[in-house]
Amino acid sequence: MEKNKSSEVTIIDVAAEAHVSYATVSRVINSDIHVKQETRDRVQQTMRRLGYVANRQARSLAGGRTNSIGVLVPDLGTGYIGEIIRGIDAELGLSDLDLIVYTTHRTASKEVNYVANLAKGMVDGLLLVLPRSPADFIGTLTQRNFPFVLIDHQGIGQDFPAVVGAANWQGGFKATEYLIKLGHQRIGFITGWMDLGCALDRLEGYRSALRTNHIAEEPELIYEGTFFQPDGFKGACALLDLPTPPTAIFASNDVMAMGVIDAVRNRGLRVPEDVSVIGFDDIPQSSMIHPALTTINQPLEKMGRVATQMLLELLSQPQKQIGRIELPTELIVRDSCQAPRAFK
Amino acid sequence: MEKNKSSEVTIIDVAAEAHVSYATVSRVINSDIHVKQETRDRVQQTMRRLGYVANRQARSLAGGRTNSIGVLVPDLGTGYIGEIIRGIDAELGLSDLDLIVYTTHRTASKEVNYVANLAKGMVDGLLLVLPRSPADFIGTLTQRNFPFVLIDHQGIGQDFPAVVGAANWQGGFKATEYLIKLGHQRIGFITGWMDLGCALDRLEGYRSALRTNHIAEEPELIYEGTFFQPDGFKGACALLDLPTPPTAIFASNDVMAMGVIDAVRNRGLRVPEDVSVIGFDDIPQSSMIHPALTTINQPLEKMGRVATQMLLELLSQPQKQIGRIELPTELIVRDSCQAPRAFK
DNA sequence: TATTATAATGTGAGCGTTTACATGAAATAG
DNA sequence: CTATTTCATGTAAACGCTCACATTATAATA
Repeated sequence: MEKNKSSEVTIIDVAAEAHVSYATVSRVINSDIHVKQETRDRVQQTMRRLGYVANRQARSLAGGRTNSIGVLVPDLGTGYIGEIIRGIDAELGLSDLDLIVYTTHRTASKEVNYVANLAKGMVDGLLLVLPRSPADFIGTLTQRNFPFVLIDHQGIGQDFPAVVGAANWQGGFKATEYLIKLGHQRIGFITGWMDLGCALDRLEGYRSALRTNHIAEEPELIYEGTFFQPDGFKGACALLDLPTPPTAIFASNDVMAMGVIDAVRNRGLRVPEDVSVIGFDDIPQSSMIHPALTTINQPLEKMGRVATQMLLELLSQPQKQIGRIELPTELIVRDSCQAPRAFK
Repeated sequence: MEKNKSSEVTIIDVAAEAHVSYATVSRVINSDIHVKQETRDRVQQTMRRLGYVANRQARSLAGGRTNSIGVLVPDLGTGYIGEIIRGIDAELGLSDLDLIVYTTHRTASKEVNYVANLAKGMVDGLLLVLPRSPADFIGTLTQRNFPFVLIDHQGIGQDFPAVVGAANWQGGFKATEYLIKLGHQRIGFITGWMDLGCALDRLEGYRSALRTNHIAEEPELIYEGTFFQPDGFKGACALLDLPTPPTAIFASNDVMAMGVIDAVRNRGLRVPEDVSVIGFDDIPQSSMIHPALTTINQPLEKMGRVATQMLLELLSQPQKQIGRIELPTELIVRDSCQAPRAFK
């Protein structure tokens, strides 16, 4: 008897070869306790010999686990997401779960459907990196009691089971205070997308630092952006056009800071001699540009790791309440800031 | 009768509600021709009303299509991959296939297993972005007659059913010729990972351009790198240490070019006044750094698109032979090159 | 109107697993 | 040495769907 089919090795083939029932093979696969060591060995050997690979579909259909978790991200262009995923990967490497990445930016409308599908058995748990408040399907997820954790997302005033974020307020404060310590008094601020908690928090950090140091907040120094590079450029232009332009500019993220640097140069000014620039995120490129960008490090990779740990916990103890975890942010001093002219 | 289960709507629920057999519902889902328009409408309406979502697992188990394709990438940190995926996404938006991204860098050893799994029914087709020659599972894929296309991969001397790449030789030639036209005679070259066809091709393009312009090739001007930034730095240092250093340096990719720029500055020299630098890829950041990098544009996004189109064709006509498609590369002149000192 | 081709729908089997339950063998107790 | 418990394994029924085939309703032809 030849196998003439496209010859996938199934649990049954293994069973036959190992002279046991397929249930026993299944038990071995799921490391069930009730299998004699001898049998277990024989089956495992057979599996190896035959090159058996479990069929995920069948597995999950039959009600078992899928052995994989999903990450849903808006897109993959920015180093930001890449870092987070690196962390997730690293942490997952220790368990034997597989990772599946889904992008959602393609069709925002599909998002809900996507998530429904995922929760329907493609993955055992979900890691969500979603900028906008995704209230629609979060509801679905919660209803189904499906394990998920939110990364870097602070839906304002909402109550999520598990979320890991960074200390944005603290970061905003540190950055601003650093500039103040250098001697800057007029500090421009370019916000992120104000729908987002993190953007808000960074702004609040900036404000607090000013207050703490008895510097009056001036609305004209705050430019509303959306986290994209062009906003950095435009914002810096607007700020530099002011009758009394700022001597330093704090951009809510690194890519906007790069836009700022462009704008400063475009005006024939230099960074940091004429204008100091500080960013937020510490994406890989920020150390590569010239001048190397002083910024606030958000532990992206670590956020990925921690989120994964949280999900793993959630997976083993579904009822566990985890809550919010905030990772510290850190000032990274490089070359894009110095004391203001007048101050030297 | 209440549904007290976790109440997933199945094909059977829909069938009951719409007063047809479940086979008919299945037909509607798969847009089979043999369904009366009236019935089809009724069923579709019922599906919508009940919020039916097909179960992928079951579908693929039963031997049908999964309605999704997979992309297997080494990692996601570099903008390079992001661009390609953006293209895939865009093209897929037109069809209604879903996209699933898998990273493989986590455990190279798992790669084979992964692919086996995928081919086993998780997706209908595979897009592979894999730097190293993935001979092991390519074999498996071919054997199973599983539809896949390789992106930016030229396995040396191998014969793959479908691959889309960029005109690397042409790009190498163009870049080198541009430098020569500017007046450079001593042009340093930093290679990519020489296991890769694309790296080889770029080098060959460089050589040909020299030959065409009657410039002798000097082995000391060629530094072997691996596509990572530090190699750009080290390579440039080595080249600049030469008794007669080059007046221009051509790095096999943009991130190494950034390393080169660093190294040049580190020596107290300036780009492009003292040393011209040219890259390859045209990743988004290359226009953002200072000086903006002159480079060769690899149409990454388009490669993603084209690859997807190829896969879609393969999916509808499994027997179709497609072969290799090479997208043109283009010289992007920015600010990092100028005529050499002596030449002015 | 009877006969045949054709379109529309239903039936049943099976995809590769897991899992509750049934069975049988070995081990302990009475 | 039989009765009872424990351990190891087998059996059968799902899981939600697709697909080949059987059946029935409808239209076309003689």
